[in-house]
Amino acid sequence: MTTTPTTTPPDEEFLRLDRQICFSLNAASRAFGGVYRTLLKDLGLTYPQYLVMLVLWEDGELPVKRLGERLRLDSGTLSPLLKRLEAAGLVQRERSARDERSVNVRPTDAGTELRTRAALVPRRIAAATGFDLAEIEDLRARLDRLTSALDGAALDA
Amino acid sequence: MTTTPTTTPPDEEFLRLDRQICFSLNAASRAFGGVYRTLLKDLGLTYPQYLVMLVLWEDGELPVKRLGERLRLDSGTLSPLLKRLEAAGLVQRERSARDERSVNVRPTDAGTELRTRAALVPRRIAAATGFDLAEIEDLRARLDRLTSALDGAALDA
DNA sequence: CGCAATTCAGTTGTGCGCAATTGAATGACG
DNA sequence: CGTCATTCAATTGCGCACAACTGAATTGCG
Repeated sequence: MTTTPTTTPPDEEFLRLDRQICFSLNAASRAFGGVYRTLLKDLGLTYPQYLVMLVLWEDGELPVKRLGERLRLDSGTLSPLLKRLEAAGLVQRERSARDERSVNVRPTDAGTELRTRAALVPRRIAAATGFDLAEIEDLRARLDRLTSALDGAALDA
Repeated sequence: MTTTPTTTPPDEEFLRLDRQICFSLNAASRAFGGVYRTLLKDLGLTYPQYLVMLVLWEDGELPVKRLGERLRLDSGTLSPLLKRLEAAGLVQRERSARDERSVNVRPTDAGTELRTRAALVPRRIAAATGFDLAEIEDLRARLDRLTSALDGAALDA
C-alpha cells in the first residue's frame, strides 16, 4: 500500500483500543492495584488508605484539606476513608481549635508503628515491576508531566 | 555526604509519597479521567463506557467474556455497565444460541453512529497531554510492559 | 448415558472517585 | 456591629472495580 496523501490517517484510526494511552494507563493503574491489594492485605490497608498513611508518616499531622491537596483527592473520598482508618485505630481526627471548620488528622501510635511493617512494601513493588530504579524514576517523571498537562488542559472546559 | 556502605538507603526512604510510581500513575489516570469526563459528556458516555464502545466498534459483536479480556474487566464491572449502555440504546445484548451461558453484545445503529462523533476525541486528548505522538507511543509501550510484569508478579500471591 | 468439574453472566457487598449540595465557621467590608 | 461571601468537612448520589458467591449451561470422563 502506498501513501495516500489525500486521505491521511483519519481520526477513526486513532479509535483503536491499542492506540489509546489512557487505556494503557488505566490498565497499569489497576494492575498496580492488584499487586498492592495482596501486599497490603497483611497491613489491613487498601491502596488509597496506604497513600493516606504515607502522607501522615511524613507530615505527622495535617488538616484534611492539605491531605487532599497532596493526594489529589477531595473530601467526598477522604471523609469516609478517614472514618474507616479511625475505626481501625490507625488515625485520630479532631476539630482544629484555631479554626473549627478544619479537622486535623494524625496517626495514632498503632498507625505510626505500622510504618516499619510498611517499609518493605516499596521494594517488593519495585521488584514486581521488573523495572530498575532509573527506569521507574524516568517513568514517574513522565507521568507527573502528563498529569500537570492534563490538569492544565482541564481548565479550558 | 559520602557514600555510607554500612547503611545504604533504608527502606523507609522509599516510603516518601513523591517516590511512589504507583501514586504518579494513579494521579495520571485520574487526571485523564477528568479530561475524558468533559470530552465525553456530549456523547453521554463515561470513560469505561467509551472503552467498551471502542471495542464494539472494532469487533462489531462479541461475548461479554471476550470484552472483559480485552478491557481487563470482569462481569461484576461489565454487567451493570452494559445494562446502562443498553438502557441508553447504544448496545444490544442477547443470549448466544450456541451457548446459552454466553451473552453477545453488539452496538445498535445509534451506537454505531456515535462512532463518527467519537472520532474527534483521541485527537483532542492527545492535544491535552501536550505530548507528541512518538512520546505517547513510547509511554504507552512502557506502561504495557509494566502491566504485563505486574500481572505476572501477581500470580505469585 | 450420568455425574462431576468447568465455564459463563449475573448479583451482592465493600471501597474508591467525583460532582453537587449542606451547614457550620470564618473573614471581609461597610 | 451586622451582613455577605468564602472556606471548610461532611453527606448524597452515581458509576466504576473487584472479591466472593449464585445458578444455569456445558463439557469431560468413566
